[in-house]
Amino acid sequence: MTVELSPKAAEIVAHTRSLLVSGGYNSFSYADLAERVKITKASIHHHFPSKAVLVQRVVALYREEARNGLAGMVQKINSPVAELNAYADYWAGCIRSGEHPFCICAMLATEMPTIPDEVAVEVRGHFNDLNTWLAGVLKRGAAAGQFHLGGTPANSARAFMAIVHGAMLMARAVDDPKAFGAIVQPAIVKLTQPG
Amino acid sequence: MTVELSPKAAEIVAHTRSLLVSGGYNSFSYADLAERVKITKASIHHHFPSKAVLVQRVVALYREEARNGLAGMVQKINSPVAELNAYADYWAGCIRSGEHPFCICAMLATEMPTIPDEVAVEVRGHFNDLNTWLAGVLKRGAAAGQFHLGGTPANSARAFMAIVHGAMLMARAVDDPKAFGAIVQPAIVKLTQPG
DNA sequence: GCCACCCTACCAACTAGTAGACAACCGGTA
DNA sequence: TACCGGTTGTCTACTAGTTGGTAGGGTGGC
Repeated sequence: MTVELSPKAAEIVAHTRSLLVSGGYNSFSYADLAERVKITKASIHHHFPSKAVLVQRVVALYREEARNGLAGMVQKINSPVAELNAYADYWAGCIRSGEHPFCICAMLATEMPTIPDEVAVEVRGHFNDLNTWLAGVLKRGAAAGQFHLGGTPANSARAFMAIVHGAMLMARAVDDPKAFGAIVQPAIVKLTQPG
Repeated sequence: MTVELSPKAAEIVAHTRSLLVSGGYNSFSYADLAERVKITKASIHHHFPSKAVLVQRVVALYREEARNGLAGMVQKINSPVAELNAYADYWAGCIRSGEHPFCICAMLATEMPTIPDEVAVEVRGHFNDLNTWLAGVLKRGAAAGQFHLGGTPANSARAFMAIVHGAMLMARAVDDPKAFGAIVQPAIVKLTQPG
């Protein structure tokens, strides 16, 4: 399915990802990347012909990882409430550790009007993937009596995504990792209560 | 209180604001600005010595406008639920019209690790202002029996801010202005229901 | 021999920012 | 009325450094 990355290419991708987390598409250059990977700019161009292609590849790999991670989670846990909690805990951990405290697709979505088309397509794709996954979890949960949704699973999934991304933003804005859990945890509890 | 802006300076500020809305701090240059205002780069430097100062001023003015707008709203409406709805409707209108479909402080908050300190301070200030205002509205509403909050007014205010910003992001990511209202409206309704 | 990988050297365009001259307008003064 | 200095706003011309990207040649391993 996926074309394997050479070790150096993987290193470039990893650094691109963390630069995207910290400031989005327009915040970093090939020179920043070169310095981190300890390689020249020209060598990066050898692996990825342009910045747009590089970021598109990074997001595509991110999406694949996310899809696999989420699917694996469902398989391992198999309880909608627990799955939703595991998803929230995953991000809470990322934010607490400070390593990857933001979703790169959320970063890129804010910049949407200014990023290359090929990247924008990939970002929209991720939002779709996540929406589909969440809607599935909520639907199963509702059928099992664990959740009491106000509207369709798809709409509830959108609302939940908004809370998660808004909570990420809040944690970053007020520089307090605990803010994320303080917002998302009650939101999950509310989904389990009859309304 | 505030130093008045000359007409040209005001024009520069307005264009900066819309450039910030579309892609954040790192997405535009003095050259972009110059082209829009139909003036040379040097003339912009005459009005604002540096990009950091310019954006800091823009955000400071934005904050002032927001504070005045929110305070005026409370005075005119004087009903917590209606105030919250008016706030949501304000943004729904901005997003629907497409003129300023994003809060510049939310944009800048995502870029937090990469923006100048003086700007970051102002952004954090706005989040504080908004949190304080929302907490006030929610507190009055709870006292009047209009709202039933899960936790403290300050925490509920944070959660509501997260939903609003997350909904903005969602509307931009899926390119659907209706997504904003579809997420925020039910959230307000939920605040009015006993839980 | 070829392929993955790296390099130096270069490019045109763009970045934020500076120096300094010029013009239009202002209220005040002779 | 006529000149004055100051303020405000504009310009051309320039800087040093950065941007994404290219050309082309070298090196090491299979």
